[in-house]
Amino acid sequence: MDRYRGGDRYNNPNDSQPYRHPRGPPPSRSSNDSPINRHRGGFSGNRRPFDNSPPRYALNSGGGGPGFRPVDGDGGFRPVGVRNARSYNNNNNPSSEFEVPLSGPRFSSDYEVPLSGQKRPFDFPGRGGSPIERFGGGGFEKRSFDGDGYDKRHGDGGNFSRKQSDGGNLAKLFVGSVPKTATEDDIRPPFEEHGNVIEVALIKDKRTGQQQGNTVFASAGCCFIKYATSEEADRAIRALHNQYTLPGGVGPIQVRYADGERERIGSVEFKLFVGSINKQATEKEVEEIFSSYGRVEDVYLMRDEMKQSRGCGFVKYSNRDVAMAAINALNGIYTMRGCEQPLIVRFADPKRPRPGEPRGSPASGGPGFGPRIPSPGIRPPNYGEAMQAPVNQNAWHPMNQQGMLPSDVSMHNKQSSAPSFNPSLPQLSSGSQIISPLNKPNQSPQQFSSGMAPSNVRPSGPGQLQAPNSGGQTQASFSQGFSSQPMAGYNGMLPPQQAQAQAQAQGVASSTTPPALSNNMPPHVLTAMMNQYQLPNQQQQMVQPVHQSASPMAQMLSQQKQTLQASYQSSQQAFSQLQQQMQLMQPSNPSLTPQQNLQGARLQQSSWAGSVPQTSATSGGSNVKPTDSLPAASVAPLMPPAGGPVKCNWTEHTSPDGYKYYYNSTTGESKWEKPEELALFEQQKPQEQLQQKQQVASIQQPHSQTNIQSLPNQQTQIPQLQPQSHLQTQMQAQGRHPQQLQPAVQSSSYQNTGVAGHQNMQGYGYAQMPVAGGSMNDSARYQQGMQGPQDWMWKNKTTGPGA
DNA sequence: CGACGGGACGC
DNA sequence: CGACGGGACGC
Repeated sequence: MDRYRGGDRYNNPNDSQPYRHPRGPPPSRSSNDSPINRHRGGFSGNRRPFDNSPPRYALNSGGGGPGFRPVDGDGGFRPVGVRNARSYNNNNNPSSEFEVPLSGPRFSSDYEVPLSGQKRPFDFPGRGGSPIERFGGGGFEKRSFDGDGYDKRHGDGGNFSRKQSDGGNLAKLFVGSVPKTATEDDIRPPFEEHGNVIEVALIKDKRTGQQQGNTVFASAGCCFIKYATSEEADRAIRALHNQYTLPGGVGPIQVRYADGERERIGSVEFKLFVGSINKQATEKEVEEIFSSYGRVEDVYLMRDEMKQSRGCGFVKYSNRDVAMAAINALNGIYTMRGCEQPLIVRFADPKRPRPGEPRGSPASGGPGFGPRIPSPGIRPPNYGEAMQAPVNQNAWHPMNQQGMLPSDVSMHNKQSSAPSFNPSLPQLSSGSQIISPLNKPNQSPQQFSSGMAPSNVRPSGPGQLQAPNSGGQTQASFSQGFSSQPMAGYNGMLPPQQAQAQAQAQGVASSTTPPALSNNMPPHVLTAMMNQYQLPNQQQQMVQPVHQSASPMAQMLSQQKQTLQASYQSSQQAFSQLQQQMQLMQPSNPSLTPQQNLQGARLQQSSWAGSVPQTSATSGGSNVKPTDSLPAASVAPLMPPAGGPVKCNWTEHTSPDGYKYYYNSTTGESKWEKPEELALFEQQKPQEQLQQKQQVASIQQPHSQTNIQSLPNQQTQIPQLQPQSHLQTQMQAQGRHPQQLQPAVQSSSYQNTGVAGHQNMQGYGYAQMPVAGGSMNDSARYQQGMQGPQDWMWKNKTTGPGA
């Protein structure tokens, strides 16, 4: 979650000045907490490494600056050495530095429980031998422990073959920003707090010498940490990433799965690209905005050489629904204070392979190697498709439902027969996710954690918003089938009030009763709400409010919406919806062309309903709920129907760079290496591909049949998307009503959103730029909004998978 | 099982 | 309008 480099590295100098801390120092939190090694802040914290739910930023992230709490009184001066000492001191008793991790109570209590409790790979925790001994012993330098660990483990896993158990279960983390002077003893302790560290592997500079000790501050080294379980690894990541500074370190360590680990473990993350971020904003602020929709796993702001923000970055979630909810609620809607443009929020493109890195060429289909590229990112490759399948509002909801209804359970159990988007689902699911954030995005973590709205917060602040904060609960409700971690964590973070809100929200969701509206609500929230409550049958265009809605609430919402939405925002929303659709889609037949994939998606969907995609046994996909795909509509340009049986959720795509990559529509995972599944799948069904021409019927073929059975019906059921037309509609609408909407919206949004949470900040850094003639720029904005899509299309076309 | 350099789309 | 930091597998 909140892993930012403590104020030091990341925050620009500017931060300290202008921007920083509008909010002022957080309430109490931290007298002890040093920005560094924050996770250790309180002892309580230590004890419960698992509960990291509460936001752990150093509140001062922005403010490491002056006036801030120097790291424990260091007062700004932080000689490395000192810091080290301190960091450890903070953590535990100095003396126990080493012992702690392994020492009894803490270790056992924290871990076992949460963990699988049942099996503890190592028995050593409780037992006498302290790691120290081991360390000290022979291999103080390193791996002395390894052997031990492994052996023990083997013992445990008796049932399994050693190799399997080890290799299969171990979760390897990559740790960056490790001072070259760091030793295993420095590194192990913090990690031991979150699990049994099986191994610590320091990497020596491979090329240059091999020693680690380059005096230079510069590049730090790195190391690998192995845990027996991914749970432990996850905890460590959450607790330490960008939050813990090793002795001698210049900045917090970066902790993440080693390349290929995520895929291997089946962990997926959903990365969003976020544009139009105020350049003065810090990671923390961005997180605050995005945390309204679910736990933010990481925030990375792009910066230039000077560490100045480039105004864009990446936000990671571990749950797709949450990611989509964020897109829905923020993209084109939420404007950071001081910004003229609303945030651009979309699934990120796969990280572009870098020269030296990729071991195997990206393009290679070779199933072979370990994935070097970890980023299971997130992006549906099917841009073209998406575009084509724009958002039909009607369709949209249904889609969401399915897509969002994550749980396999729901799909399997409930609607196994037909995915028809039935009445029952709509509001619930769609609403849940999307909308939820009734909290102000701006809401600051502190509020959450403290549970009380600081007086300094402005009246209309978050606290005021009693609106159901559906975010948390919603997700919880619908994310069962999913990884489960996200929501839980999220809920945990909620303060009492929030919790209540959630409860309300839930009630709402289930009852379909709209939550109370508040004038204070930020536009994006309102929009979200509106969306949530939109009736399925309505043909609401983003721009056109849904007056027709039957329910009064709906009407209210629509009105509000009308008022709030800006013309260009609408286009952006459409845009985001498209994205979502893409996400939802489940392209199935890998070899199909994009268009074909579209078809495939449909099929898939249907197949889905019928039998769940076991196919997704794929990497990590298994736990993930299958999402349904939205059938894309047909866009003028193309449309070969085709359907391939859907069996594999992986599809091949070509990135803008010309590299081929593979995307799993079910898990949202994307990788450069061709998944074995896909390869197998292709082998199995070479012919089907050829048959694509509108042979939906053909789908009924034997092998594919099971999956596809209900196809026909479903198709019908599936809302037909009207891609471009929809966009056009919106566009037109924009042209017509822009002015009307803009002004009001802007002002309100500005105040409510930008100002709300960060009220205090106004005077400081961000320049407040009230949107003056919003309408004036409509066209330009509009353009922008469209640009994205266009770009996608462009990319897609030029780089069709076929190539 | 490949493996350098240096430069890096187009709008 | 901004697209991935910076390090990456020793034994």
